[in-house]
Amino acid sequence: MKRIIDIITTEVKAAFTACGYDESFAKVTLSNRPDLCEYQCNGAMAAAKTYKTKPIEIANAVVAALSGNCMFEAADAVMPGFINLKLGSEFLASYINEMRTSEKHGMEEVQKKETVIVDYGGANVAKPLHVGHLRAAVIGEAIKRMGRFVGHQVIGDVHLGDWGLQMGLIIEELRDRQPQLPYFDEAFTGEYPSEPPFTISELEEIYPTASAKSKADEAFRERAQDATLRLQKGYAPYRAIWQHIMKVSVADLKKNYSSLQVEFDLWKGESDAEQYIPDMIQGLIDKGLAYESQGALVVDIAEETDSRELPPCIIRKSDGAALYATSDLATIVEREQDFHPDHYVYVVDKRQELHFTQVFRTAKKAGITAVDRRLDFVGFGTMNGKDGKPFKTREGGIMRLENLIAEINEAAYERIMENRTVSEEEARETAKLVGLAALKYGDLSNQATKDYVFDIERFTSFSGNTGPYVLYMITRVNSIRRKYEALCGEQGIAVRDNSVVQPPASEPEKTLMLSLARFSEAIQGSFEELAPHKLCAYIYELATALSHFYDTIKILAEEDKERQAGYISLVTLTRDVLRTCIHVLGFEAPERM
RNA sequence: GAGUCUGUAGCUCAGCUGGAUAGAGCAACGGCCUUCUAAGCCGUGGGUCGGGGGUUCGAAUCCCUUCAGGCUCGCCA
Repeated sequence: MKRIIDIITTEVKAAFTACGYDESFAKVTLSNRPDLCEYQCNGAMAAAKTYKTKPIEIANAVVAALSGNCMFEAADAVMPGFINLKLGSEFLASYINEMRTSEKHGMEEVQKKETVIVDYGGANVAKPLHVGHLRAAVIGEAIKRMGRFVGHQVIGDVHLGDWGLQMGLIIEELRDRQPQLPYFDEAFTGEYPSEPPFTISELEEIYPTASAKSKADEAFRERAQDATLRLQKGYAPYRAIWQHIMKVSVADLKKNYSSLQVEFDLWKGESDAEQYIPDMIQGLIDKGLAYESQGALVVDIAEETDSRELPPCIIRKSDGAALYATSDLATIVEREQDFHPDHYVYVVDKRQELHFTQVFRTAKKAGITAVDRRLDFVGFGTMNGKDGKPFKTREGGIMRLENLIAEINEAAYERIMENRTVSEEEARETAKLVGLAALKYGDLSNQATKDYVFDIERFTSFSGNTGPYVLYMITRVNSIRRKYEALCGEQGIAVRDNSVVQPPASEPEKTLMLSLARFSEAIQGSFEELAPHKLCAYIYELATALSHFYDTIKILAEEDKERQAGYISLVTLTRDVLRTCIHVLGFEAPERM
């Protein structure tokens, strides 16, 4: 179904045209003065210059043309030339009823379905997820789900860091610890064991140890570099170790991401792009784009409009090795081949913006992607502690993601227990949902590009603009519905939860309906701008409108059964829209809390 | 040094493609539970939109300048 703003705009355009003014001035926006109106059009003031007429005269003429239109309860022209609109109750109720009976609450699918790759995650194999990975996962997952809900084909790729020096470090450290393993026996010809020679926790300990050793021990570092090179060349024993590392590590990563309700369609990594590198580099050379500079192979990406000269993109180090940009470019080659994406979205720390500018420009210059391909960099800021500095554990170390989740779940659990007496088991289960909502909403409600303060106490609070508050509103509707069903049972009347919503008879009702009616716009706008915080703002507005309605109108005490059933439909729709929204952001509500 | 982002209420943040009286939440204070979860709702106080210029009917929003802070600036990812 059409978006409500478009329906209104169509009417206002017709009025402008009827008065002899161009319809391009008939831009309708949500009112910024809710005390005066619900929607407004400022086009009369913009048109005044073109037509050399006083704005108020234009506004008066348009308002006159709108009079009698039953879509509006009121259309007023106000000095100096505002056109203030209030929607008719019947029209609004019919819009809400259409939403109730439509798929996806009436959101129209995009006309042009695009293939979108969302690259988020950026986890490294053999290293635990830490808070630095949180934002990518949370924001990326929300963008992926928004895109899907809007109607696109969206592919989420974790893009693992699985091919660097870290692999050589692990192999050499393993050799030092367990030299008897067949992988290190040059003469070994049998089949390598199917069981990995380490567990995930051993692996997570091996890597930092090896990393530290490589900094102090030059010989060890050289061995690791050599091992990395042999692995990349396909040396079978190392390849076998690498397989073990991947298997153990990916299983653990999946577990951790899954506890965040983050799911990837692709578990590709740098290693998968490896095979595309030689041809890609040769292509850059053949096109005359890549040249040697200070021993490295680089591509110029500077453009005349740049406010400063940007450094070239280095695609091969002077020692011949590939690096970050090489791998990212090769990944684009792979993705073009596999998916022909219309749109790429990279959700990465904002400090990497220059790198992605270089990669994007190189990709376009080299024809790896079309020149007009949409390549978006969604750079996110740092998660800070309450002191305004990057978030650390109390001891000052890097916080593991699973510890952070455990901590926030514990905080949610305590909140639940201080207010309600539910079973231990139920409180624990609920706390997981509440904790995740607190964590994700706390992150998503901030603008992605900005740094933000991570404050467990504030995020887990049930009041204010928080995840738990939104969940609470949802559970209150569940509660009403349970009580309503019980009431119908007592009174021996049929439960009606799919009745027609009546035209609003009070201000809280109308406010709630107006909020509901903006659902499509909210979710589409949020995806188009790749801005999940806008969807959060909408959710909070809708939840607040629901709360106000809840407080004012006592549904179960309503005598008029027709109206009562309409109320049930209205709050049920609100609950469902809220549930859809939070699902799209990547978390869920409990049945009760 | 160059580039870039940020600076809005005591705190955490919206608003920034120019529109009417700059909004929320938290904290503070004051109301509202014989009625659907008060984990809520309503109200009050609180702001030189970092400073200074400019553009125009109108600027938190656009331009210039300046101050403060963050980040980035060719072989790490």
